[in-house]
Amino acid sequence: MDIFNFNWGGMIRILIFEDNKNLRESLSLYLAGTNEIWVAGAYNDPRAAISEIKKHKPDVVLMDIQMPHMNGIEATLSIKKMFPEVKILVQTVYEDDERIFQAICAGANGYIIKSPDPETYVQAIKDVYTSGSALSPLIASKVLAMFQNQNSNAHQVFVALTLREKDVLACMVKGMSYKMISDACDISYNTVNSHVKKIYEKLHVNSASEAVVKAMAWKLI
Amino acid sequence: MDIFNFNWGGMIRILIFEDNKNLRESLSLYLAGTNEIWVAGAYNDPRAAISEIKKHKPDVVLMDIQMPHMNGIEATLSIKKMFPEVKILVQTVYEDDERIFQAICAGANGYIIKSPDPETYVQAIKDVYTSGSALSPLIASKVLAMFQNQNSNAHQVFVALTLREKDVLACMVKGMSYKMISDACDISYNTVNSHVKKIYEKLHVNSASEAVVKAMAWKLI
DNA sequence: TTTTTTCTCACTAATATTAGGGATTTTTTT
DNA sequence: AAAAAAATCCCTAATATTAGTGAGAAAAAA
Repeated sequence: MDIFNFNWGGMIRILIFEDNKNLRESLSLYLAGTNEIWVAGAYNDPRAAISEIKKHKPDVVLMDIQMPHMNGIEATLSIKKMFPEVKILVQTVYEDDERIFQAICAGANGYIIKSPDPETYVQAIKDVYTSGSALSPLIASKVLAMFQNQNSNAHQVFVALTLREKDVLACMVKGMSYKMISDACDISYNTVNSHVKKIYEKLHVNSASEAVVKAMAWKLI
Repeated sequence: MDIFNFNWGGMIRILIFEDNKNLRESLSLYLAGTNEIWVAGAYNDPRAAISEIKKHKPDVVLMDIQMPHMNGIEATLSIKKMFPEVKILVQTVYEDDERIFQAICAGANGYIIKSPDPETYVQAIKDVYTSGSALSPLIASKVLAMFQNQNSNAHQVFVALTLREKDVLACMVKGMSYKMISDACDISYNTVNSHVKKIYEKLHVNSASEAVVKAMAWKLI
């Protein structure tokens, strides 16, 4: 019998993906010390996720977002495609709106801010296992905001475009060229260029068509 | 000095609206016993909400959904209209999607399932006060689900684009460059250019962004 | 089986965009 | 009052796109 993989009783089986060695190990240790959670494995590279999940059949996967080689969002996406029943609890230090949104869309069942208190993790893992979901209050706040901005202009919450940038983006959505935008907004061609650069940066794109697609899909304008 | 309305220190001021006498009183008693929460009032009829809020200036309102005369959702809506800064924590025994959705759209900052454990309320009130939001795990689950399947249904309009042109247009809508399209469609860069020219001709446009906008608006892809 | 589209590709040249640097003046926040 | 953010502008250089012209196969329609 493989005592490392034997689940002693009705514990919640989890896998941890976290590149920070210190955090990974101390977290594993702490969680393994509880009698509700069974740490089936802890890894630093999410590229191994699929095979490890196949092997260990976890109930919950604790996934860091920022990792080398493959980020936690891509990992979440591919895990959910293969094993939709596995609950994924995403954790991060940042409250980066863009990433929260992406993680949720990738199918994450929970999203928590990294906390120095390991009990936070215990609670979140239990929540996500029993209720299928767990959001830390700050994240819940952002998710609710999307609904409350009724028109389902969800992403607006996540992308902080300035007024001018919105003007310019609106022009782009009309298919206008830099020259036309500069006329329409009464600013110089160079300024249009500056705003466009900022917009691309914020939307994480690098061409007008991509920006337009996002602007429309996300109802940013 | 009105000792009933004096806020002794930096406590969270709350008002309770709950028609069940038993629950209302025991909850008030319990919460009043904490040193973080100040129960400024507890009422059975939300029609008095506006005037009571004006009088007591609470930080958080704990609102039951099922009440006689006026339901908690309507109450939430009117409170939020008058006092948008007041956090509203909705509670109910039911978990039906419709009501959760309505409450959230009405502007509720938190939504919790009634629990026999009064500590749940303490935690939720603190969360909603400090983080602006609180969702119990089951609710979080439903909220995320609603968000995750926001798929729109399209109706197509016929336009005389050939198959290949549609392929190329589809790539453009994904924000791909000529080079990427040529790879994706396995045709040369020059051929991409040819198709693009045809597409522009047919759509009466002369830039990628315009084409993308039309493609999306007309749902050509 | 013609005829007509479609799909494919090439070359060129004019424009337009993207991206990298700054830099200054307002506004807003702290 | 100082710091941060927003809006404005400029220059350059590398790429990318647009547009014109032309043309050979494959597929579909007549």
